[in-house]
Amino acid sequence: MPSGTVFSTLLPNQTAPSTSSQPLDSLFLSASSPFLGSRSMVSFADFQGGKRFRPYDENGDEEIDEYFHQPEKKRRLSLEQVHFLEKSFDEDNKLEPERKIRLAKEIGLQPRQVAIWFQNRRARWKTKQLEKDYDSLQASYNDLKTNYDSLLREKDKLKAEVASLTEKVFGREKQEGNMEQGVGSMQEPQQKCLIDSASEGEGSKVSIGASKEEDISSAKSDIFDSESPHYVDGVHSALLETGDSSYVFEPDQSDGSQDEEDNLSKTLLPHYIFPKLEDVDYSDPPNSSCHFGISEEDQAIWSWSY
DNA sequence: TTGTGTTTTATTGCCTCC
DNA sequence: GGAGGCAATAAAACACAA
Repeated sequence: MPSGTVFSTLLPNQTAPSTSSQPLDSLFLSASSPFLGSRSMVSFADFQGGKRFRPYDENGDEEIDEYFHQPEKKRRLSLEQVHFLEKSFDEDNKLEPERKIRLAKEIGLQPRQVAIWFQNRRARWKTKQLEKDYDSLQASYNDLKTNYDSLLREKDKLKAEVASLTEKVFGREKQEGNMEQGVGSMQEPQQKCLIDSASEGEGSKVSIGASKEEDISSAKSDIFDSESPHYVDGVHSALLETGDSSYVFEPDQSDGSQDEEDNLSKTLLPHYIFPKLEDVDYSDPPNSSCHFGISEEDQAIWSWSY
């Protein structure tokens, strides 16, 4: 309350009038409450019938005078009053006018004080609620982050596994190639082709035989698995059985027409492995810019695909 | 005892509802 | 326009360490 307001002084459980209009409040005054005598701030600037209302007059002038001449002080509510209000707040944190008056009577406060207490209490409750909400959101966030991190680790682990398996596949292919053809020089470009194709992702195609990455992976691992029973003396048993070289690389079934060769050249065959098809003399096995460094005798092996 | 941070009581101004 | 709620704030009371 700003100093200099209407007349005010101290008495237990009475308070300064509010500047807001609360007619019921100004009419209310309790002198018979069991809570009287607390440390609550008191003032009486209330008017009754045009005269300033002064409670406790019946208790004698001494007590009045004792408080009357003290400077205005803000007093806290007694423990009993607070407990009573807390209990009431737990039942309902809103305050209807009738309830406000009843509560005020019961604990010997101005209805205005009760209203203010409820208002401040609601504010405290709201703050606590916000803190709770924050904590709960924080916990949710931490959970999600933990999950995310573990998924990330799992993903990296799987990635590493894929890389190691890929490496293993090519390693076996190289080994098998050495044993099957005894020509180490042709393996490098071929492997390079496969690795590059694999690393280029979905858009890239494989040049020889298999047209898709998965074809290569599955076919190669089946065919070149040296631990497989189908592998006999470095030569796949299927080759021996069928005598069909096409089993391995599935050569194209075309009749070798120029159009099909062009398509093959443009869509399937990486240029760093094969020469431009129009530059190639198809009457002969590939022997120009890209034949994997194969010697002439070895080129015969590849002639089936041309 | 005193300085400082926190809590509590109360005021003010604005907004919404009837 | 009045009543009541709320956010922001003032100020007193209180707690506590140095």
